[in-house]
Amino acid sequence: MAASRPNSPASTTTLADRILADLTAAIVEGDLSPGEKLREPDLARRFGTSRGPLRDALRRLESRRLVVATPNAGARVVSLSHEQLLALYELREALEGQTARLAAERISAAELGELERLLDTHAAEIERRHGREYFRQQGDLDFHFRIAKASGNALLYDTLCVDHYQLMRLYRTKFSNRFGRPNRALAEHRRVLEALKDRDGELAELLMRRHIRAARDTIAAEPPSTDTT
Amino acid sequence: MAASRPNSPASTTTLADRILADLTAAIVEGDLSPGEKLREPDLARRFGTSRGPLRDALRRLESRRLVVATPNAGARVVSLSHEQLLALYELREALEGQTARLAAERISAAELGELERLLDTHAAEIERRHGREYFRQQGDLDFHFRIAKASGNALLYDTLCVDHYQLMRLYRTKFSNRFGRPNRALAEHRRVLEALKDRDGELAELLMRRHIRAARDTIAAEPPSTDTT
DNA sequence: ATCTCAATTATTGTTGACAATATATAGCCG
DNA sequence: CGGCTATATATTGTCAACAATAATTGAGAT
Repeated sequence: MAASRPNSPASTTTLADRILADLTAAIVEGDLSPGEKLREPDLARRFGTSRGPLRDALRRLESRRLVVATPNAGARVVSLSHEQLLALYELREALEGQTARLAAERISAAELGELERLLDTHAAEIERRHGREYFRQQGDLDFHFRIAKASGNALLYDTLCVDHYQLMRLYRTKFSNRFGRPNRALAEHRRVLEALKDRDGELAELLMRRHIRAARDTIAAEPPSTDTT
Repeated sequence: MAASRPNSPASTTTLADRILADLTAAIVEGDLSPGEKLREPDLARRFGTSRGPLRDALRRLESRRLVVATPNAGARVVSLSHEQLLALYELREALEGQTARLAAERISAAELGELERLLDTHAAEIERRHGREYFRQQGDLDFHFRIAKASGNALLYDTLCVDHYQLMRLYRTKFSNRFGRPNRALAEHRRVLEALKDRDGELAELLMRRHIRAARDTIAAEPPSTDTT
């Protein structure tokens, strides 16, 4: 149940792998807009391959929920409705609450130290605002993912950080960074870390769930924007 | 984010769909054993198709975690280690806790009635033991899945009942039905249902999590059996 | 006899052509 | 002029052959 093989030496990369990475980047970076039709011949030409590996990549994107496909009708870039986005946060709340609870029992001293340093970095980043928000977001997810790793549950980690990672990235750009949020989020992170240090799984879960629900609430308050579903 | 299209009239079924269903059945029913190598030419011949749709089906099975594949080395039927099986229950605990919590807020009166009747059926089934255990298990999952449906969160439902359904079925056969478990499990179900009726999300989550943790504990107490990972 | 290495075999990755289905266009009828 | 049907086009589904990689077998040396 390995997420990816970062350390296997002869990690032979297949064509479908490369297309998967490129297509994912194209979607998350907005090069392909939500709802856009994904025509196989076009994409195959674009990536310089045949349709075989491309279809393979599309299937994997489908399982990561970045693409929705209907038989004989083709694939489209995902376009979450307001409700679906809120549902994503409800899923995160469940998964990340559990990772926090388990991490409190299993995290190592070294990992705790790394988390501490990470949050210090974030604090500095917020201080001198010019630091592009992009990095802050990336770092924010880092915090969440390291806790998932520290949960010692590879299945939870994969479900969260592999299957739903890019989808979260895609729909995060627009919402986070509301005015007070960055600093409040940092404070919430700090409290989660304290609970982890205290080995208090119950509290860590509670705080993590509140943290994610807070993010959800800011979205729930948003105007539903133009909804393509 | 539809799981499957049960009611679309012209639901054109592709070849890969059929293979996916057949292969899934073969794995879950033990026709293909855990860890067994899945050779594409063999399987293609077996299902009377070419390798194209077969590879497609294999990719989807991979995303449902029933198959593990490594590039250039082929695919095998999943074989969960003792730890991985426990991890699966930790995932369920998180997901189903959340479905119970949300269902308490959103379930309809009609759905509550159906759940009640379902549990009565289970009670009768346990009473006259000759009822094959198979049906009991199926029914047990039914209870959990109806709650997932009633949570009103399609993403949670899919993650639980589509992505991990067959994997749970596969590794359930061997463990549940320990001596007192069926009756205890039924009692636990009843208490969850009571919480749902009371619209007490907090309690429903707590009870559901305990229920799943109880199942996990019986497994944790098992001998790790012969572990192929 | 055992280990190493090379050649062979088998299996997966990739490609382009063909078939089946869905979408778009144009003509017809009301 | 609007809606519907039939044709035409484009796109997805399927197939069989080819290329590249991994697994296996056998020979040779120590």
